[in-house]
Amino acid sequence: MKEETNIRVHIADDHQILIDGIVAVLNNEKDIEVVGHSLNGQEVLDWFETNETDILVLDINMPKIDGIEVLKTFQEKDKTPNTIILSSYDDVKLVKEVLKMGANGFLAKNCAGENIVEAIRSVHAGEKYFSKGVQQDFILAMSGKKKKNEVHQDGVFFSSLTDRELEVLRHIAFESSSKEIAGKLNISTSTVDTYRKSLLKKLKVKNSVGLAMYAVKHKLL
Amino acid sequence: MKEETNIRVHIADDHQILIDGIVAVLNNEKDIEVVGHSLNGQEVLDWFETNETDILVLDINMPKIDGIEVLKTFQEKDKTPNTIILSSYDDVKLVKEVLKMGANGFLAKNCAGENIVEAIRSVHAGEKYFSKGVQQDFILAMSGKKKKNEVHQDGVFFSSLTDRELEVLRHIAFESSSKEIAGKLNISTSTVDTYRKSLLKKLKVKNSVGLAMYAVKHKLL
DNA sequence: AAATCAATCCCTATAAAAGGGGATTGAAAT
DNA sequence: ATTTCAATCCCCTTTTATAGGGATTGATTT
Repeated sequence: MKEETNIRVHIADDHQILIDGIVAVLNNEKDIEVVGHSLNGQEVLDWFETNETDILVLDINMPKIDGIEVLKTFQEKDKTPNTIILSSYDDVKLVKEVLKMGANGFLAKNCAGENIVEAIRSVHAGEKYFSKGVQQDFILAMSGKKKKNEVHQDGVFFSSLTDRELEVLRHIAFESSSKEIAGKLNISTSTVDTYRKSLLKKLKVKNSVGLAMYAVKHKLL
Repeated sequence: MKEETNIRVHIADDHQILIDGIVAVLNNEKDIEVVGHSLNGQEVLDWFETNETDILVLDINMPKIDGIEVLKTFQEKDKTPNTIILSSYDDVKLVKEVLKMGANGFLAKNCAGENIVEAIRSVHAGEKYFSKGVQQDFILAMSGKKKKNEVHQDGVFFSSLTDRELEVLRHIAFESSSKEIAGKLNISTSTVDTYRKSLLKKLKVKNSVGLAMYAVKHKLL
C-alpha cells in the first residue's frame, strides 16, 4: 500500500484512555493513520492552524472549548474538516445541530471499535455515518421530509423513510399481508413489495417481524 | 325449536340497565331464555333455592353479598350452577380465584353483546370462556403450567402456551426464521413449524408479525 | 392401566415474503 | 433544462411461512 493513500485522522477527546483505545483500534487498519490528537477544543483549533487531516474525530464534551464550539469556529473560517462527532448522548437535536455545522458522522461512545473504522472510511468516501443508537431517532426526525438524506449507519446504507413507506410499515405491523395492504391503499401488491424491500433495507431488519418490531420500538403506530 | 332444548339463564347484576341490556341481546337468540334475574347476591341465593338454570351470569360487584360470596355459598352446598362471571376488572387473580370456585367463564363488562351469547353457548357446551381483556393476562399466568387449560376465548379455542411454545415465540419476535430457531434450539424446523402453527392458533393472530406484536404487547421479551 | 399432553418429527401444498433486476411518471430541486 | 427522487408497476427466483394432515415418545394424571 502506498502511504499517500492513507486516511489521515485526528482524534480529539478529553479522555486520554479513549484516545489510546481508538488509536489502538485504528493501528490495525493499514489504510488509516492517526496523525494527531487533542485533549480539548483549543488544542484542536491550534493543531488545525498548521495541519490538515482527512478526518477529525471530535468529542462533544471537552473542557474549555467543546466540540460544538470547535465546529462553529471551523465554520466561520469556512474550513471545516470531515468530522465525525463522538458523543455519549444520542440526542436527536444534537445530531441535527451538529450536522448543520458541517459534521459528517455521529458516533455514540458505546459503539464497537469497528464502527469507528467504518465511520472513518464512510465519511472519507463522502458519506454520512451514524451509529445505531443515533439512527433510531434520526430516521424518524427525517422521515416524511422532502430532503434527500442518504446516510451510512453502522455500515449499511439507508435513506429516511418516505411517507408511503411509513404507511406500509404501519400496515405490516398490523398483521396485514402485502395483498391486503395493496387492497387498502389501492395499489398493486408489486408496489407494496417494493416498499417492503426498501423498508427492510433502510431499517436493516431481516423480515416483516423486524419491521413490526421497529415500528413498535420507535412508536410509529 | 322445542322449548325443552332452550338454554335457561339467570342474570345477576346490581345495575338494572345492564340486566335489561343483556336480556335484550339474549332475546334475539331463539335458543336462549332468560328465566330470572337478581339485583344482589342475596336475591341470587334465594332464587336458586327454588329454581334451577343452565347458566348463571354473575356480577362480581354487588351490594350485600357479592359474586365471590355467592359462589362460595354455592360451593359449600356443592351445587354451583354453570357460572359466567361478569366483571369490570380483568384481574388475573380474580380470574383464577373465581375459576377455583367453580366459575366457567369470565366476561369483562366492556365486551360485545355477542360475546355474552358465545359465552353462554360455550359454557353450556361444557367449555370455559374468557373475554379478550381477560385472556391476555390469563394466558400468561397459565403458560408453563402442567395443567391442561383449554378454554374458549371470544369464540376461538386456545390453550395456554407451553414452555416450548413460549420459547419459540420469543425467537420469532427476535426476527429469527424457523430454520434459525431450529438451529438454536437443536430441534428440526418441522418442530418449530409445529409450534408456529399452534401459536398462531392459540394467540389468534394471522402471521409472524402478529406473534411478535403479541409478545411485545404482553411483555414476553 | 388408560388417557392425556408436551415435545418431537415427517409429508404435501399453497401462499407469502425476500431478493434481484428493470421501468415509467410526475413533482421538486438545482 | 436536467437531475433527483417518490411513487408506481412489472419480471424473475428462491426462501419462508402458512395450513392441513399424521405419528411417536415419555411423562404425568386419572
